Amino acid sequence: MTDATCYAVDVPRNGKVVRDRLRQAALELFIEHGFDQTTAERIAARAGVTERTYFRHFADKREVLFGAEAELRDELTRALAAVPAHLEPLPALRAAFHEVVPLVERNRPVTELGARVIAATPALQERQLAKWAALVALLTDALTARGVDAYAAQLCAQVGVNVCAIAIKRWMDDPSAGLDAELERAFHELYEASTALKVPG
Amino acid sequence: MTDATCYAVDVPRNGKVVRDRLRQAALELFIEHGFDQTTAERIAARAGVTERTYFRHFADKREVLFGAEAELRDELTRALAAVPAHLEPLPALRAAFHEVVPLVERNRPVTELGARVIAATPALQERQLAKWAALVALLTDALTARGVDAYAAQLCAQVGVNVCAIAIKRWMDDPSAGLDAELERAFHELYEASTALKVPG
DNA sequence: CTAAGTAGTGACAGTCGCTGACGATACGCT
DNA sequence: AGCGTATCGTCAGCGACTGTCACTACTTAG
Repeated sequence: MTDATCYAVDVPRNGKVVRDRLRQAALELFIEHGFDQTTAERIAARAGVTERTYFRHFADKREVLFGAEAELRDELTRALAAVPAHLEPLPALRAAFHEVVPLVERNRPVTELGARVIAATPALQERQLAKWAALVALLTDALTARGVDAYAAQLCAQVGVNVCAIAIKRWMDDPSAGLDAELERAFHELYEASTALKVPG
Repeated sequence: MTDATCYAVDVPRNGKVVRDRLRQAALELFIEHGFDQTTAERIAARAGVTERTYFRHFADKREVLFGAEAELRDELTRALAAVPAHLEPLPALRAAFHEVVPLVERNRPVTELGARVIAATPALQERQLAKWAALVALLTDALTARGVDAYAAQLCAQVGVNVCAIAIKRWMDDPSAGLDAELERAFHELYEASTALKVPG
């Protein structure tokens, strides 16, 4: 025996649709009331599902804000694989980053809202750092596969991602110059700053 | 009316002592059963206090593993302030890192155990990334105070900390070469990799 | 078109991280 | 000895997250 409200008939039982509804609901509530003041139950309610379903679609409360990362990850690996093999690691990464600029710029409207929530929530900043770190691990493997020494690959992936992260941050604060220009600027700054290391103490 | 066990008489009511006992208890239990399988209540019990006291001393369950960071932070800012003002940002950071090497090497016995737990726990890795990020913010301010352009300061602090982190990671895996050598090696690799950026696009 | 398999969901109970409030105890100072 | 402050125990409670089971919708084979 079940209630009439137990199993709604008008909510399409489709995983992807529910995920998108949850993402939308979470973003709205986070912007409206803040991350900490928003319970998972409320998000689920706005999306028309129960809290239990929320945690079936997202590993935890934070994960709902990091959906675009997967797409960018795939695109970036593809772009790096397409880069001419003779390029050095850092130039190769620079080229790969430039390849995914359109994707990032296209997602800006959504990303911008999420970035605002993240900037106001330490717990979410931690998760974002973890996402960047995962990207570093991925690019480290990709560079190693290109024949780069394992040690250099890790360092270049780390530094490259950080340069990219800084470029994106600047572009988020002021998009007028464009992400391509911010990337070039950041890589150029890296080069300039590194030349000062020439004379080894 | 209270139990005889309510307020123990043999446990000294001293903040610092209790903190150290909690740190020790947590480290032991984390190594023995893993982070996720260890409740805050069990840690507190082993330290002879209640769960509530645990959260009075540490903001959350993870924080108990990151006690040495504060000391390193202070030492590092002091070291950077002592670096000759004419040095470029990256060389200045390199010099400052070398200054705190003894402190890091001295803490290795404790750090090593903690690192093993962190390496096995994603949630703790996130926190560690946050600690590094906090260090980046600190060094960014310090570099800015030295007269470095705000944009370059952020990039150099970010890159410098990452180079340092990689050096420490390598030194953790194999301490035979020494942390000083690993630092030199990492900075040299950064220089080498960055020279490939010379010809822009 | 029925039957079986699969994916998605609701409901319920429970653990654990974490917090607020209040009273009780130990410690340092006078 | 008396007093103020720091620290602790106890209790109640919220919210994140999980395991389990029953139920429903969609798909595929026969």
